[in-house]
Amino acid sequence: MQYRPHMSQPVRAQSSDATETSTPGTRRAAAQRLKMRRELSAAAMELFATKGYEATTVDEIAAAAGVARRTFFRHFRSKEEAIFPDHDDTLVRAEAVLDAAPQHENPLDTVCRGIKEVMRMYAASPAVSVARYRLTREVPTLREAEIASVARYERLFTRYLLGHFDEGAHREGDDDPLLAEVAASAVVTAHNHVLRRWLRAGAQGDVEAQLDHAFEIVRETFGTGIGAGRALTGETPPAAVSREGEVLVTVARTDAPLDEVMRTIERALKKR
Amino acid sequence: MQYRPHMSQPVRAQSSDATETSTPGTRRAAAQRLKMRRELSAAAMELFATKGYEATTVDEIAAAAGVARRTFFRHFRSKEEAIFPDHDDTLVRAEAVLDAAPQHENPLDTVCRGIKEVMRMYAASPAVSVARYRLTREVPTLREAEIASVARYERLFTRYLLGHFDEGAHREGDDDPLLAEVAASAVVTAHNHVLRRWLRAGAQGDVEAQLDHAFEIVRETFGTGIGAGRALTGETPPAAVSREGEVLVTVARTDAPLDEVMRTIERALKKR
DNA sequence: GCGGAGCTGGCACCGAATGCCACAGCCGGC
DNA sequence: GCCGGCTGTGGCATTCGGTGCCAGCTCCGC
Repeated sequence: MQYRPHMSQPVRAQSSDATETSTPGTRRAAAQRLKMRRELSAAAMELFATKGYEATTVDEIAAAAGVARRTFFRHFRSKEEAIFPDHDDTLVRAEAVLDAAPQHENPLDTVCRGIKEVMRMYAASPAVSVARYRLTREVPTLREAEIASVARYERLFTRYLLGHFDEGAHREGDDDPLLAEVAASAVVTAHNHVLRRWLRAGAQGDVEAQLDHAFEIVRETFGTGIGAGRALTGETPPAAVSREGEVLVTVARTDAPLDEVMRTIERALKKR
Repeated sequence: MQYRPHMSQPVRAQSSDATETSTPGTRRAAAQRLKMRRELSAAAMELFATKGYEATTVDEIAAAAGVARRTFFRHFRSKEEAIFPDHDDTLVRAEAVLDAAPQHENPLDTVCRGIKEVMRMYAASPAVSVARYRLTREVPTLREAEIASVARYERLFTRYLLGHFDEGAHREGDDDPLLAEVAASAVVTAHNHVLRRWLRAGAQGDVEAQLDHAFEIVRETFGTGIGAGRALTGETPPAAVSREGEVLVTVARTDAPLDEVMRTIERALKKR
C-alpha cells in the first residue's frame, strides 16, 4: 500500500528473461531493449570515469546515448543501476543454477557454483569491472548500492541452504537457520574477497582458480568443521579429520565410502 | 576531489564524542545537540509508522519537531539517518571495545564482544527497535541503508582480526585476509540473525543469551574448526576436540593450560 | 560591552525520480 | 491496404531530497 516500486516500469523491466513464451516480435523487442541498456550503461560508465559520478547528470548520460532523460529511467530504476546493469540477470541465473543442481550434490557446493555466476559476470568484461571497482571505492552511494546487490545473493543462498538441509536427524535446538545464514554469508564474503583482490590487481590472473581455493577454505571450515559439520553437509559426515602440529586424528564411520574418507584426509593434508 | 561529503556539516556532525577537550560550553552544546537528534528521530519514527516512509516528507518531520527543514539536515545527513540515529555512536563504541581489549583475549571473542554493543543498542529501546524493524522490512531504501550500516561493522572487525592474527608461524599462502573477512562476516551475520529473530518475536526473551549461543556456534566453527583454527585463535590452540556420534577425540598440547583444555572439551559436550 | 563561535531559519537552487499525455512505429486482424 | 492495439519514446510538469548561502539569534570569554 504505502510503497509502490516504479509502477511506470514495464512488467519485465529487469533481466532479459529467456524462459517464457516469446513471439518473434517480443524477442526482437527484448533484444532492442538489451541493446539500449548496454548503450546507456556504456555512456554512463564513460562519463562517470571522466568527470565523476556525482558531477554527471542523468541528462548528460541520456544525451550521450542519444535519447531523452525520460527514456533513461525507463531502462534503469535509478542512476546507480546504470553501473550494475547485470546484477538482476545474474541473480536469476544464479537461482537457475541452484534449481538445476543435482539432488546428491552438497548444498554448500551448489551455492559455491551459484555465486560463480557472479564471478563470471565480472570476469566477462574485466576492463569495465575494474573501472567500476574504482568508482565504487570512491563513491559511498555506489558502494552501498553494490553491498545491497550482494545482500540479495546472500538471501537467495540462505533460503536455498535452509531448504536443502537434511530433513531429519538434527532437530537439536534448531540452529539451522543460523547456520544457513552464516554459511551463505561465508561463501559470498569469500567470493567478494577474491573478486576485490582480483580487481585491485587490475584483473590479472586466474580468478576462478583463486575462487576455488577460497571455496576450499570455506568448505574446510564449514563442510568438515566440527560444530556445523552435520547440518551443513546435509548428512552425518563419514569422516572427521583433526590435524594439529604433528598430530593427525581421524574418526570415520564404519559404513563410510572409502574414497570419501580418503578425500577428507587428503584435504586436511594438502594444507601442509 | 570529485566527492565532498556534506562540507556544510559541522566537524563533529556525528556521535557525541566524549573523548576530547570539552569545555563546559561545548559539553552543554553537545547535550543540546543530542536532545535535538532524539526529538527529530522520535518525530520521524512517529510519522513513518503512521503514514509510511515515502509518504512522509522532511518538511513534515521538521514541523512535527518544531524546527525548520534546514535544521533537520544539520542533524542528519539524510532522511534515512533519522531512523538509525545511533549507528555512528555505536560504531565508535564498538571500536573502543576492540581497542581496550586485553592482549591475551582471543580476537574472535573480542569481536563478538564488539558487536554486542550493537545488540545492546537495539535492546536498550525494544519498542523503537521493533517499529524500526517493521519499517526496514517494507521499505527497500531503508533495508539497504541498514545493510550498509552493518557492512561498516564488518569492515571494522575485518581490520581488527587481520591486525591481531598471530604474527608468526602461519605464512602459508597468506589466506589471512580471507579468513579475517569470512570470520568477521560470520560474527556479524550471527548477530543479525539473532537480532532479527528477536525483533520478529516482538523483542521477547533474553537476546544476549541467544546471542551468546550463536557466538558459541560460530566459535565452534571457526575457533576450533580445522581449516581456520590456527590462524583465527591467534595462536596454536592448546586443544582440539572432535565429536561425531558416540566418538569423541581430543588432541591436546602437553604444555596447554589444563583449564583451557577442560573448557574446550566442555564446549564440545555441551551441545548434546 | 564586544566580538566571535555556533546554532537556527529562510531562501534559492540543483538534480533525481515519477506521472501524464501525445506521438511514432510495429504488429496483428479485418 | 486500412485500422485498432501495443510498445517505446519525448517532452512536459511536479514532487522532494539535499546543499550552499546569508542573515539573525544566543551564549561565551575577553
